[in-house]
Amino acid sequence: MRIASRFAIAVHILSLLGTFPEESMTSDWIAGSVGVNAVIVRNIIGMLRRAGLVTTQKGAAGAFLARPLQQITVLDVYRAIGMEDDLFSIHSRPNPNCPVGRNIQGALGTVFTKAQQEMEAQLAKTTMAQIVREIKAADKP
Amino acid sequence: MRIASRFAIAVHILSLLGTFPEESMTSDWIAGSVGVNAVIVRNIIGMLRRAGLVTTQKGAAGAFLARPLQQITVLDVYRAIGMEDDLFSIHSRPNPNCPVGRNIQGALGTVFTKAQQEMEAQLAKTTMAQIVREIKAADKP
DNA sequence: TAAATTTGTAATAAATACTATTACAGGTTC
DNA sequence: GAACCTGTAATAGTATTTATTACAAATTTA
Repeated sequence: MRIASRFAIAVHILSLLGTFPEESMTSDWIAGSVGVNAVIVRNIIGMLRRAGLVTTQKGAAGAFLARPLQQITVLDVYRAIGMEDDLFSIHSRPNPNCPVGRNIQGALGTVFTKAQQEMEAQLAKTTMAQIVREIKAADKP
Repeated sequence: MRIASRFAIAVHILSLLGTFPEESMTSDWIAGSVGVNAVIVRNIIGMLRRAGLVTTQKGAAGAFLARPLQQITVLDVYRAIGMEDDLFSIHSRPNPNCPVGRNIQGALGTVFTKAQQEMEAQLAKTTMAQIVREIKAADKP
């Protein structure tokens, strides 16, 4: 999918849950803030739930943080959303009769894996609490 | 675009140029090895040319490395292909009436920028020569 | 307890983005 | 000058995303 979209929506949702902890927001309400369809919000909340980041109850309004935002890193979100594979996945089917064609995927995989590890290590350094802090700071002036 | 596709094709093309330096390959020939349309090959070669990685001459067959593969990093390719913006670009238009909605893009940008810098630093450590070496090694057994 | 809400999914439709193809001008080679 | 090639634009065909509709199952509320 448009790579950052699911991810951004997920961060947005978690930020809302952290910013208004006592409110019980419906997926409709959240959808209004995020600017997407409520079903998409429910789908993404489902991913966050399966990753153990939020809890919900079928039929009961609202989603709730499973643990405080200080204990949720951006990497946790990234993984919850299942973005990992997508980033550098190669979809072309090179010609197997060409020595370059039949081996290039493996060679690229080596570099990409390392690059991705570096990136993820960086994402692990930021918590959702910091994101929310930055959002609030940006909204002051 | 399917994120890795352009990138993979570009690496593939450069690998071919490095592997068969004396041959003058037409875009048709390259297209055969890569498994995509010749026009796409020409387009990507155009990007590599504008980035100063290869040289071509209109009407004359073949593309040639502007400098040896040891002096071309994977990051050079990544940038030539103009992938930088795409990776984490946010396309949604969050609700500006919500404090989270109107500030989230900036906050995400901060994290993403750092993550991307780490990733790019890693990509800069690998040269195209190493890629080709790995391709050849993989083809031996 | 019946009506109104809400979540969780699936299925379908609409919108976008990607890749391939066609076409052709301008240049080269033989 | 005939055949071939690059560089680009325009168009068409696919595939992928996003939105919408629909509805069962659970919960709340009146």
